[in-house]
Amino acid sequence: MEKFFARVGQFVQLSKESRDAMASVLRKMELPKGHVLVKQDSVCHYIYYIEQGLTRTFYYKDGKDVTDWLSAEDMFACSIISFLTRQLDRRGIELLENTTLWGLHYDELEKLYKHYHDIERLGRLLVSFGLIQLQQRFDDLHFATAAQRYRTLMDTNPSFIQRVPLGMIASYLGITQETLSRIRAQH
Amino acid sequence: MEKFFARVGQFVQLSKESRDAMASVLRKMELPKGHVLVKQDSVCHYIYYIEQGLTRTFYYKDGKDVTDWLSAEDMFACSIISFLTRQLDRRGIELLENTTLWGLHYDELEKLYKHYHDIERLGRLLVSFGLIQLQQRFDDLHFATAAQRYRTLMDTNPSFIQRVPLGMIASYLGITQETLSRIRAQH
DNA sequence: CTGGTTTTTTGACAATTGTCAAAGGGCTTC
DNA sequence: GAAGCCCTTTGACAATTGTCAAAAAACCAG
Repeated sequence: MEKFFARVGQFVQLSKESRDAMASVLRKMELPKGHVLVKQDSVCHYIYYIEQGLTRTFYYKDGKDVTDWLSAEDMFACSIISFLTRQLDRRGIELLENTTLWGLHYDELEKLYKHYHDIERLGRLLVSFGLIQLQQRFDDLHFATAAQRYRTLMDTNPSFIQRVPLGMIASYLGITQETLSRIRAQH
Repeated sequence: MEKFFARVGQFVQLSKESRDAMASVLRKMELPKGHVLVKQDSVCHYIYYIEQGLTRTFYYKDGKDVTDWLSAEDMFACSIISFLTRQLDRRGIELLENTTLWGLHYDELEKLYKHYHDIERLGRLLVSFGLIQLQQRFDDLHFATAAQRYRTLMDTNPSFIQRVPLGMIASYLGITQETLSRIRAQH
């Protein structure tokens, strides 16, 4: 739990009360590789902080598996649209490794938001951080070539390349597995 | 200003005090087509609500003009990464039509966040809304063909097609002007 | 160590999109 | 109404990436 609060402390210095209130509703989970954290076409009720391990957010587009997002140690995982809108979403989340994470339920988080201004602030900053990350990834996809996108990934998250199967990396980058294999072959 | 608060009211019902405090720092601007709202490679200090008109957020990638975002009536415009991180960003914002907008300065907004819990909540919900929109656009770009993306735009923002030059629509969709012209020729 | 499964690479070819160049169209201004 | 400008379309060709199929390599379990 210290790791969680260390991460959160990078956004806001929470008061003792807020921190305790949040600690009381955090749920630790230790789950095996392959476990389905969020089912596809369902509502995502938790936001997860990953202490150790690796998660993959994915969906099917025209029958093909698409990797939407990857989250490892000290990152957050969540089916964002579903969590925020409380609606079904095609995105599911599965574990690519045995994973230790902390879950925070939507309803509990809403209560915290109402009672504690500093937690509402934390929420705003977390969403802002997510928006910045997505915007950067969007820019990459918008007008960079496949090879450039692969390079960006090597620079920002080199460990993914070791830990995630090639086909999943490829769809994360918006290309096919064959194209990625060829990019790698050319160094 | 009523329009602004009507829009904001869709996210949070602000208290009278919060509303008044916000109203006192909102700045109305009426600017001509072609005006540069935010310079490229600068820090964006304002978030803008558009009462009437049309703005374009853009940058240059390898010497080519890329349209990042378009905002019309009742939407918000802002160079998001710059506004949130307080750092320079290559994105600039220009007006594609004579435009009436309301600007809220970053420093004033920060003060409002600190003093009023409900405005902090509004900020969280606005950023969440932005994140959802960007995620949907990202999904579209991720594995939809150029023709599908054009269709999505026709469904979500048909007026853009009338009001924005083809080349800007094309780069917004992540394709060249020629490709878009050919997609249109095939109906 | 071995057989079987999964993952990655390679090949041949097709489809999509980009590039460069030129030609039309429409609008404004003098 | 002619000249000039901006926006859009079209053509020919090149580059990039996708598709389908099969081979090679890596990984795992018994």
